[in-house]
Amino acid sequence: MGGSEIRRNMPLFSIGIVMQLTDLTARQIRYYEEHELISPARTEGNKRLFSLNDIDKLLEIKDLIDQGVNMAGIKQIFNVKQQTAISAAEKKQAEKTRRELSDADLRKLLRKELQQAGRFNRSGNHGDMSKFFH
Amino acid sequence: MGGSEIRRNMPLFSIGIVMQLTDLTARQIRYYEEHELISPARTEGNKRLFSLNDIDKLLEIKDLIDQGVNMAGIKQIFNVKQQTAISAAEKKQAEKTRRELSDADLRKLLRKELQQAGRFNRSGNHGDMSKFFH
DNA sequence: AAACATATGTAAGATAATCTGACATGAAAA
DNA sequence: TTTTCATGTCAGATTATCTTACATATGTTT
Repeated sequence: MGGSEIRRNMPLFSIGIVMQLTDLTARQIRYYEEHELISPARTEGNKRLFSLNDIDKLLEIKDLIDQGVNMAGIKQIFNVKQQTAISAAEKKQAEKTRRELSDADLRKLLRKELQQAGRFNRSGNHGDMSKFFH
Repeated sequence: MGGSEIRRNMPLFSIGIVMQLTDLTARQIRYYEEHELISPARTEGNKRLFSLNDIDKLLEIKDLIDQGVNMAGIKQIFNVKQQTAISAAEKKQAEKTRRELSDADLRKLLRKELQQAGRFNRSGNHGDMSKFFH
C-alpha cells in the first residue's frame, strides 16, 4: 500500500487545470503557496505542477476559507492533521514491527536507531479527489 | 459504475506530462493523433489536453508499435476492441433491461426505439494506467 | 536498384499559458 | 481610522505548445 502514495504525489497538473478542478483563481492558488499551504513542484521552466494531493489540499483550503478560517488557522490545521497521520503511521508501523521482526532484527534495528535519530517523510490524509479518480 | 467513465475521459494532462508518462515524443503523439488513433481535447487556445483514456491508448499504441504493428493495424485493433466493448455493454444492458423494466416500460421504450434509431456513445476498455492511479 | 511509403527527427515562427512583481481594493480587525 | 488580509488586475518576461515544412532512416514495391 505504498505505491498510491507515490501516485498521489506525482506532479501532473498545470495551474490551468487545477483552477478548473478547484474553482480557484491562479491568484488564490499562488497566494496559498506563498503562505506555504501547498508546495507544488516545478517544471524546468518554472511552471507549477500540482499533484492529486495538492488538489486535495486546495479543496480543503477552500472549505476552510468558506468557514472563515484564515491562512494561519489553515496552516495549524494542516500541521495537526499531519501530526495525527504521522502518529497513526508510527503506531501502525510499531504494530507491524512487533509482528514481523525477530529478536535479532530488533537488536540490529535498535543499534541503528540509537545512532542516527530523526529522519522524515510525508504522510497523506486524502481529501475527496475521489470525485475525479477511483 | 458510470462516473469513472467520465473521470477517465476528463481532459487533464498537457502534452509535456503525457510525454513523460508514456515516454513518447511530442512528434509521435501528434502523429498518432493525425492518424486518428487518439483525439485529445483542446483548450480554448488550441493546446492539446489528454485524458487517462488517451494515455492508456498511447501506451497500447507504444506496445503495438514495438511489436511491429503499423498505424493501420493499430486502428483496426482499436476498432475491434471498441466493437467488442460495445457488444459487451449491449449484452449487459440487455440483461439489465430484462430484469429492471416492467412490461409498460418496455412498450414505451419500444415506441421510442422505433422512431429515433441510431444514437451513440463512447465505450471504454481500460489499459494499464493503474500504474499511476488506483 | 530505384522509387516510394512510413514513422520519426528537427527547425522556424506564431501564439497561448504561466511566471513574477507591483499596485488597487473591499472587508475585517485593531 | 489606520492596518491587515485575501483577492483582483495589469505589465513585461519566459516557457510550452502549436502548425508547417523539410530531412532521414528503414522497410516495401516495382
